[in-house]
Amino acid sequence: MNKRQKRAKIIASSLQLFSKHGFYKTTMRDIASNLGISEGSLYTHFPSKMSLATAAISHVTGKLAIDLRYINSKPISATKKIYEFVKSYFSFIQKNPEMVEYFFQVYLSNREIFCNEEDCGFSLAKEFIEELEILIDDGVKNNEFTQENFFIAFSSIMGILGSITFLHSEHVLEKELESYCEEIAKAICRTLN
Amino acid sequence: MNKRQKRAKIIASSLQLFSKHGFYKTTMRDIASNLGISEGSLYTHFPSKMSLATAAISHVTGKLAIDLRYINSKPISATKKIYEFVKSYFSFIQKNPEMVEYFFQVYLSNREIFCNEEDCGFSLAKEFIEELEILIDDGVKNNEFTQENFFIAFSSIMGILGSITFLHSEHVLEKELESYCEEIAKAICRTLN
Amino acid sequence: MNKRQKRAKIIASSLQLFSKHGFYKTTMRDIASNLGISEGSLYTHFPSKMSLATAAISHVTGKLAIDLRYINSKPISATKKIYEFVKSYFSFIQKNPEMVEYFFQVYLSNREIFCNEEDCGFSLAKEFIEELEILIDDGVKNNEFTQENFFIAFSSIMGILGSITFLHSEHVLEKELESYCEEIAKAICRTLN
Amino acid sequence: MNKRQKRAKIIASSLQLFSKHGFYKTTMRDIASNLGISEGSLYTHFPSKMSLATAAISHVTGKLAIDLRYINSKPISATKKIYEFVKSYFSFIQKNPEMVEYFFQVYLSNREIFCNEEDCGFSLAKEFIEELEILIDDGVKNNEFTQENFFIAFSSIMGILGSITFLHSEHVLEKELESYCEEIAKAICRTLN
DNA sequence: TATGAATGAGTTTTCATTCAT
DNA sequence: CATGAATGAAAACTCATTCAT
Repeated sequence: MNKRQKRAKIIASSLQLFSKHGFYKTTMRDIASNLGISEGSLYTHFPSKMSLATAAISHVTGKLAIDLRYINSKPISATKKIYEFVKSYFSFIQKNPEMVEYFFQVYLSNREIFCNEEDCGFSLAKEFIEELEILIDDGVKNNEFTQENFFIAFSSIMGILGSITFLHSEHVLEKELESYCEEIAKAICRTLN
Repeated sequence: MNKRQKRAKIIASSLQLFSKHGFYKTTMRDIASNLGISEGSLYTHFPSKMSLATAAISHVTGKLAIDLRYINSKPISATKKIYEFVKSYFSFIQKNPEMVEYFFQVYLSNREIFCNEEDCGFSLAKEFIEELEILIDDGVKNNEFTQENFFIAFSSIMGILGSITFLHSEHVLEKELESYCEEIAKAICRTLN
Repeated sequence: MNKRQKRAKIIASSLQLFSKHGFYKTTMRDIASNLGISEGSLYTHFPSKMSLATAAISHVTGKLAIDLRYINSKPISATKKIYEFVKSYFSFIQKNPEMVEYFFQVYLSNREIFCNEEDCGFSLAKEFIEELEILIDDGVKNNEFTQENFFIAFSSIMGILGSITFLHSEHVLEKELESYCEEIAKAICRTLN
Repeated sequence: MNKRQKRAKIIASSLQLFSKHGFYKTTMRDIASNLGISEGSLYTHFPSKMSLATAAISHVTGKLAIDLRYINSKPISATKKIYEFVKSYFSFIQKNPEMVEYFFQVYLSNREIFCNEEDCGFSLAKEFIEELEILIDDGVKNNEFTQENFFIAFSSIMGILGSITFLHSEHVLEKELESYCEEIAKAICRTLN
C-alpha cells in the first residue's frame, strides 16, 4: 500500500469514528486500533488530530463538489438540476453516511476545531459552496427561481437537506430515505420558485 | 438567592460558555469562575457536567415551546402562525443568541452527550416538537398546507431556520438578521403550501 | 500545610531530582511520587514542568544572593569578603548540594529550557550577579584588586568555584570539600590582586 | 566516501546540533536530515543516540589533547605553555565553537547521558586531563607554580576557561574573545604562581 | 547498504469529580 | 452549604529504534 492509499484509509477510518462518536469522543487510539495500526503510525501521515479532521472535511466536500459540478455541467433546467442534486445527495448518504454526518455534525457544529485566526475553516467547503452558488444563479437567470437573497436560497436547499439528514441519522424517519427524494426536491423547488 | 434562582444562574452561565466555546472546550472551572463561585458549589446543584448540558437544553426548548404554544393558541391562520413563529424566533435569537446557538451547535450536533441506552436525548425537545406538530397539523386540516409528510414539513421549517441561524452566528449574513424575517417566512410557507 | 509551604516542598523535591538526574530524565511522575502526591496535584501549584525549573532556579539564586548581600554589607576588606564568600559558599554546598548542582548543571547548561524570546533566562540569576559585581567593584575601588575587567574577575571567582563544585559532585576530590576552602580563596585572590 | 569519513560527517553534524539545541532537544531525525541521509543510515554507523554523544565527546577531547600534547612537547617554560594553551584554546573556540560548547554544555552538564555502572564517563576526557596534569606537574617541578593541590590547579585553569567560554557563548562579552587572551592567561598564571 | 514507515513505551498536561475543612 | 486542593484516569503527541523492501 502506498502513501496515498494509506492516507485515504486513515481518513476513512477517522470519518467513520468522528461521525459516530464525535470529534472529542474519538481518540487517536480509537482511530489507530480501528485500522489495526499503532498510534505513532498515525502521526507519520498526519501531524495532529486536527489535521485529520481537516483532511476529512476536505475529502467530503471535495466529493460533494465533484457530484454537483457534474450536474451543473448538464444541459438541463435549474429545477431539474435540483432534482438531480437531491437524488445524487441521497445516494451519497446511502453509500457514505459517515461522510455526510461528519459534514453536518462535526464540521458545521464544532467550529472551534476548524477555526484559527486567519481562516474560519469555511474555505474547506468553498468548492462545494461555489458550485451551489452557480446552480442558484443559473436558476435565477433562467427565471426559474425567484430573484432572491442568496443566503435564503442556500438555507432552503442545505437547511432542508441537512434537517432530513439529521432525522435520518437519528433513525426517526418512517420510510427509506430515498422514498423522500421526490418530495424533498419538490419542497426545495417550491421555496425557490 | 434561593435554590431555583441559583440553578437558573448556573444554567445561564453554562449556556453562554457552551454556546461560545462548545461543550468540550468549556470546563467546569470556566463555568464556576464565570459565576464567581467554586467548582464544588456547582456540584451541589448539578450532579455532573452532563446534567448541566441537559438542564440547559430543557431550558432552551422549554422557552421555545412556550412561545410556540402561545402562537398556536391564537385564533389565526396557520400561515399567519408561521409568520408569527419566525418573527418570535428571530427576536428570540436577538435576545438570547447563546440559547439558539446552543440548541443547534451543541444539542443537535454533540449527540453523544445526550444519548444513553434508554433515551436518545430527543425527549428533551419533545415539548417543542409536539407544538410544532400541532401547528403543521392545523395547517393541513385547514387546507392551508398541502397534506404532506411531517418530516418534510418539519425539515422545511426547522432546517431553513437552522441554516439561517448558522449563517448568522458565522457572521456571513450581509444585513441585520431581522431584515430576513419576512422573506424567510414566505420561503417556508411556499414549501408548505 | 499552607500553599506557600506546599510550593516550597515541591521546589525542594524538584531540585533534588533535577540535580541528580537532570531536567529531562526527571519526570513529573518522579517528582510527584517522591513527594507522595499525585501528578495532578503538582499542576495545582505549578502550571508546567518548566515553571518548576524556573521557580527552582529563582529559589537557589535568591538564597545565594542573600548570603552574598550579607557579606557585602560587612565593614571588611574585599579580600576578606572573598574569603567569607568562599566559606559561606562551601557551607552552602554542604547543606544544599542539590541546589548548587542544580545551578551549575541544569541552569548553566540547559539554556534552552530557560530561554524565551524576550528573556534569555539570565535575569533569574540577576540578583546574585549584581551582588558579585558590587563585591568586585569594591575591591577595585579600594585598590585591593587590580583585575579590572569584570568578565575576567567574574570568571576567576565563579569559574573556579564552579569547577571545584563539579569535581566535588563527581566525587573525584580526595579530601573533604571544606578542607580546600582556604586554598581556593587564596587562589581566587591571587588572580584578582 | 568511506566509512571513516562518513562517521566523521555524522559526528560533526551531531556536534553542531547537540551544542546548539542540547542533547535532548536534538532528535535522530534532526541529525539525519541535517546530513541529508536517512535515520536508518545513522544506525549503520552508530548503534544508538548515546553512542553518538560519546563519539562526539571523544572527538572533541581528542582534538584538545593533541593541541595540548604538542604544546607540552615544546622546550619552553610552564608559564609560557599556559599562554600557548590559552591562545590555542581560544583559536580552537573560534574555529570550532560547537565543539567547546558541546564539551561544557552537554558533556559536563548532562552527566546522566555518559554515566553507566562501570564508568562515569570521565574516561572520555582522560587523554586531555592527563596532558593537563603533565603541564601542571612540570610547572611545579620547575618551581614556576606553587606546590599545590592538583584539583585546585585544574579548577583554576579549566574553571576560568570554562566560565569565559560560557560568557562568550551567551554573547555577553563586550569585546572579541581573542582580545581577552593575554589577560586570561595572566590571571591563570597568577593563581598558579 | 540505504531507506523511511512503523512501532509503542513514555511524557506532559487536562479536567470532571470528590471530600476534608 | 461553600470551598478549592487533591485525585487519577485519560489524551495527544514524541522519538529512539527496528526491519521489510
